[in-house]
Amino acid sequence: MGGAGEQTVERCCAGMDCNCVSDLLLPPVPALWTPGIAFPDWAYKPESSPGSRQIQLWHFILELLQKEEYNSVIAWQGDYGEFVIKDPDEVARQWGLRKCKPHMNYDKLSRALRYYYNKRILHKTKGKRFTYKFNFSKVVLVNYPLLDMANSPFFLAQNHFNGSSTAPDCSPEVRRGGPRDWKRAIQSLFPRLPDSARGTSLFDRGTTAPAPEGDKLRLDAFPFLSTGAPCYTKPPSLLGPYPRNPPFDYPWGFNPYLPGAFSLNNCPKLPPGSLYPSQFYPNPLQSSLSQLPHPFSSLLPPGEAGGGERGAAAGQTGGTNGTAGGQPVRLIMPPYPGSLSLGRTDVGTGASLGERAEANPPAAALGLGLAAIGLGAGAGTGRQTPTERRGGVKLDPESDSDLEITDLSDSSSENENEHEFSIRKESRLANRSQIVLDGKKGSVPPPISSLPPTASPHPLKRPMPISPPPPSLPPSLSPSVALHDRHREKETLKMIHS
DNA sequence: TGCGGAATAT
DNA sequence: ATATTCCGCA
Repeated sequence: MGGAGEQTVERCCAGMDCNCVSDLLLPPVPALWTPGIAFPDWAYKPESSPGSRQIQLWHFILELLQKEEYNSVIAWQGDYGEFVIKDPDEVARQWGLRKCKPHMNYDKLSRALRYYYNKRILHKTKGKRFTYKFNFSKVVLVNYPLLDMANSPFFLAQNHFNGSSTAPDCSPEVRRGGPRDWKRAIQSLFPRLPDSARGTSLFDRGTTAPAPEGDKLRLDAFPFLSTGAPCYTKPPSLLGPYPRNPPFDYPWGFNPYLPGAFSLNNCPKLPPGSLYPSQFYPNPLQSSLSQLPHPFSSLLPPGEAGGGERGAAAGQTGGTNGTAGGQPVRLIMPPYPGSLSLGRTDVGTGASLGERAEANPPAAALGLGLAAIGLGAGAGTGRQTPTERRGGVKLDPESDSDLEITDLSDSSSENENEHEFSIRKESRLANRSQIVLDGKKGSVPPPISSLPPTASPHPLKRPMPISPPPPSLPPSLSPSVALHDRHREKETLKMIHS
């Protein structure tokens, strides 16, 4: 081990519980961070899943990525979702701090990252040192299978996200709030919804189900969830047509370059006029939601319905709203990439080709790109450099999320290779994806058919039709999406109200 | 550098 | 389950 580890000892892990001092010393919320910025409770695995309660590495990576002050350590670079670990030792060190593993080093950390390959959370950008790429489309609920909305509070954000912890995972406090709060959270998320919708309509409460999971979110209230609308977040200008082969990126649902995704600074490639709506959210959840295919917008109050003004693109700056406190989340429905013309460049190029098949799955199918855990806070912490901070405390918003990847598309990959992967290890994931249709559960993930054929970029097919608003997203289009959205929103609202 | 198996830890 | 550790291989 590298030198990285030793210093961490100073504040980490002293014992069973790791007395990482950081939590003691640091204010609960970094000053600059929008209060409450942290991953929502739903991002944490239920207690039932013991092993997964701690922050996951990919989540941690996203955290760093969204912090400006870590730009010299790790940053988005290159392709969509692609990031470069500029200072492996530091990243490892930070990870070690978080996990209270003083002896963490890049070798070990990278091993963990490699495990993500199969899970398709990440893949390596071949040919580029320390460069990996997120497959955000999968970084969606696995724990809370998106489709299994019943249990997926994935959008349950709490405006007050746990007070965001900056504390290391090992800190007990981090664990506050659990899935059990999700219902409450969701309600807080959509304060303006009629109670009927929020409190009741949105949930099909199992009469008996006490468990958090007992309250099922009505899927029908969130059409998009079922529509599988693709959520390509990549700015159109960056997107390229689906290259037949790999060199294309995933149509991820998450667009790091998207302004609300992470702090702007981290989104070097975001074209100024991106089509995306300008809603940005200071808090991760919001960001996350913003990435969701709009359905959520249905839940928003009319004036704010995401679809709203898509035109506004630019705006962002995260944070603008300071919302953290409780403002409603706005949702954005990203346009279908397919309609866009892209012209991505680098991407694949060589690198991609070389990648393992898994790498390109168009996975995208999943419409939710939830991953955006952006905080708009980059600025926050003051620009201490990580290194400078080394000894100091690091302020990370806590966020252990347990999001896992659910890839509907998995099934759909165009690559045969993916199958391999799927078969090999994903069966378990498959289980997780379930669609609850009005009470019925589909097991899912029917293959979203696969990938976007070259010609039709739009992979999105929903695995299963969902009830209410007939999702008819044409596989190709985007412009229409907005209309569809609205339509759906209306429909949704009706449903909710009814 | 990067990969992935195996054993082990939480 | 998700790493963490080691380690041999390329």
